[in-house]
Parts: sequence; structure tokens; C-alpha cells
Amino acid sequence: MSVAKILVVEDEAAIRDMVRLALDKAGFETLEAEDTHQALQVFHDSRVDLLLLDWMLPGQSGLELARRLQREDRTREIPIIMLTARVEENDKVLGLEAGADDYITKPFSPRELVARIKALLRRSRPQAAESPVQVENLMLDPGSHRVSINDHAVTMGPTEFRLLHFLMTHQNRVYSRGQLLDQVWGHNSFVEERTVDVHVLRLRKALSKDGYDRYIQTVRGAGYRFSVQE
Amino acid sequence: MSVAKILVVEDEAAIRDMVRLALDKAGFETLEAEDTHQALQVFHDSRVDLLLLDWMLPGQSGLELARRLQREDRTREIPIIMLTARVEENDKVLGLEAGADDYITKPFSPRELVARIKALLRRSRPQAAESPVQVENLMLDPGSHRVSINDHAVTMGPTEFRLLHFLMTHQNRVYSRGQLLDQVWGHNSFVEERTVDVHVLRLRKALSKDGYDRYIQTVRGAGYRFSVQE
DNA sequence: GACAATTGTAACTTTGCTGTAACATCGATT
DNA sequence: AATCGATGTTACAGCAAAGTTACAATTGTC
Repeated sequence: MSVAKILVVEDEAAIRDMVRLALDKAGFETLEAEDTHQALQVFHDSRVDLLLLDWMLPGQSGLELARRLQREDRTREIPIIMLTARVEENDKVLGLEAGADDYITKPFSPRELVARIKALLRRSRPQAAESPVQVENLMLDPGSHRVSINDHAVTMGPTEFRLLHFLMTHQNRVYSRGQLLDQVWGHNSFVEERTVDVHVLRLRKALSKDGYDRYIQTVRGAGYRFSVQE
Repeated sequence: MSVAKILVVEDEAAIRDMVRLALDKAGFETLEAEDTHQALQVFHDSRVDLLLLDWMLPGQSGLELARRLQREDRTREIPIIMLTARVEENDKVLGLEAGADDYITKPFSPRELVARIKALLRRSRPQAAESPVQVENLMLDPGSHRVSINDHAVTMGPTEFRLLHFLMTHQNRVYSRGQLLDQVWGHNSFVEERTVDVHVLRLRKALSKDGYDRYIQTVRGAGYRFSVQE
């Protein structure tokens, strides 16, 4: 996850523009939607890391959208910041109940907005703060996004990194190509299952130093496994 | 469930043909219906694992069919992918609300279609994590797909693994070759019964360490049995 | 905008599993 | 012990799964 994608759901074009300007400047990628329907569309088509949601929307309200996202696995973990037009206690309470993680009242400064977003992303992205995983002299550190063998850096592509991370944190269990696609590539990718093989090959090449590729094991007819044994 | 059955509800013959071609090639079994009425007929007559539903149908719309399936227990769990002719916001939202799990807009590539189907089938059939089985020092763990005797790894082919798993979870009962073919090979396999003998032999060889092959017992005239006794 | 890195796919190669037939052995029945 | 059906064993051809390579397309970087 290089750049966080932030979806802004807001009917007023002026506010959308202002928000986008602020987010672009802060280095985020901005997605936009004017209403709930468009928002669902965006959720379907791309990964969203954080949702900026206006509470007062034409048609289906932001509240309903939030509740809906709570119901589905794929969207449940996405942090939500709600935008409220004024300090209305009732809205806030409802919003927090519906799964909003934070709120900000208009008018707000771009600086405050960005600060809240960063804070929330930091908190809700355990991956970034996750602890390093080590197996013998093979070490993977999610924080610095580095892999090393005997303190000697090992290079690999992003996909291989995610694959290794998943496997190291789920040792001794066999995962089918399909499961790995779900876990490592994400839920809606149209990728051939055999593609997994190629990335396993690349990962093995990267780990071949000191024979650490032996831990990436093939289980014929079942999938792949990370294990120290055998 | 060896081969997934997919029902295609689509009025245009050209698209039906294209879809069937793609599904056949991907190894799925295809059922077809031109309208809602025929579709209900198919649901009545056979098991359906996934529904590909055109949204624009003559007569009763796909939307109504989806809602109807939601109402009945037997069909509620069937995942639905809807086919929409064009990007029509309203349709998509209505569809997702009516219980569609995914949608795909025409024109679509066979590859994308198959990929989405596979992903959906994978997700909607979460394999229950099976627990390890142990008999004395013989241990079989479905999760890691491993067999060991006295903590020492034992290797065998996929079929022997499935056979041993079945036998260990159904001890002290005799199974005929025919029954074993059904249980271990799958319900519609055209395999000689004597093939079972060969795999039993291979399994026995694999278990011969410490004499664990003695648990795979022949019951003359009846079949095979896994038992600790005798 | 040129260059490098990464990704996904297809094609080809290699590996080893699977199913079958043929032959050997065993056990029961006469 | 002779016979016959059932089971054990072996060998092998075909095939499916996994490994590998090359490449085109995309993406990121300077």
C-alpha cells in the first residue's frame, strides 16, 4: 500500500474541490462521489483506504451508507471520518454508532483534516505498525518494508514481499492458489491462479541465499506452505 | 462437490453461447435459461451453485428473480453475479441491494467472467478448518497437509492422503471398493474398482514405518477397514 | 518522456501421480 | 492338492500439476 486512497462522498462541489486540493497536497490519492450510489460504485471498482463521508446527502443518507459498509467483510475495516455541517450532538452519536471513527465539523481547516486522516490511517493500519517476523536468520520487517538474511538485505518485488509476509505469519498451513489470491492479491482481482506459481518462483529465487527457499514448500494438489520442517 | 454448476439466465442466445463456451473451457457445468420462468424450473430440478443473471430480461426482470431467491431458504445462499448491459448506476445499486454479490458489465471478457466466478465460489464456500486426526503415534493434519509417525514426516501422494484421511475419520468400519471410490475419488469418477487396491498398497508402503500398515486391513469379500485392533 | 521495475500470461519443460493391465499370491472350497 | 475367485504386486504409458522462461503491458521513477 504505497499511497492511501481516500474516498470523498460529498454533494457540494465546492467542498469536494477544497478537500481534494488538501489531500493532493498531502500526497493522498483522492476518489470522489456525489452520493451513496456513486460511492458504492467506487467501493466495487477499487480499493479504498479511508472514507470521508458527508452526513447530509441527497437521497440515501451517509448514515445508511456507513451501516451498509459495516455489514460487509470487505469494507468493514475501512475507517470513516464523517463531515457534519454543524455541531449537532445527535448526528455525532448516530454516526459513531454506525461505525464512524472520527468526525470533523464544517467549516474545517485543510490542516486539521489532513492531521485527522493521518492519525486515523496510522491507527487503523496495523500492517504498518506490525511487528517484524523472524524465522531463524530470515527476517521480515513490515515497518521498514525490508527482508534480510543474516542481516544482509534481500530484494524482492512488492507482491513477493506481501506473499512472504502472509506465509511467514501463517506458517505450517497449506494455502491453495485461490486462497493466496484472496489473501495476498485482494478479493477482487481477475488473476490466473497459475500466476501464483510465478511469484512463488520469484520469491524462492529471492530467498535462495543460504537455502531459505526450502521453507517455501509445494504441496502437490493442495497449494503452498511455509514451514521450517522438512 | 466436484464440479460447480452454474446457471446462466440470459435471453440473447449469442451471449449465452459465449458464456457457455467460456464456462465449459474453465471446467464448470453450465445450465441455461432464457427467462425467469425457465430459471425457476431449473432451480426446482437441480442443484445450482452460482447464478449468472442478466438484468434486462423480457417479462419478469432479473431483479425480481433475485429478490425471490432471497426469500427462500434453499436458494438464499446461492451467490449471484449480475450481467448489466451498460453502466447504469441505478441498476447496480438495486442489484447489490437485491442480493447480487457481484456484477459485470457487458461487454466482458471470458477471462474476467471466469475469474469473478472462481473468486465468488471460493469466498462463498469457506472450508471449515479441519482438525488433525491422531491414532497412537500416527498423525494426520489436514491444515498443514502432513502425515507423521513419531513426529517423523511420512510422504505420500494426494490420493493416498485423502484415502488415509477418510479411513482415519471412519475407523472400525468396512468400506467396499465402490464406497471408497465415492468417498475418496468423488461421486462421478469412472475408475476401475481394482485401482483402489493399488492405492491401498501405496498407502501401506507409506505407513510401513513402525508397522503402521497393519491398521489398513483387508476384509476379504467386503473391502478395507482402518482399525487399531487385531 | 525515457528508463527501470514490476506484473500477469502464455508457452514450454519437467516432475511425479494416476489408472490400468498383467502377473503373482493367497484363501477357501471341493 | 486342485481349482477358482479375490487380493497383492509390479511395470508402464498417459496425463495433470508444478517449474521455468520469455515477453508484452503496465506502472513507477528520475
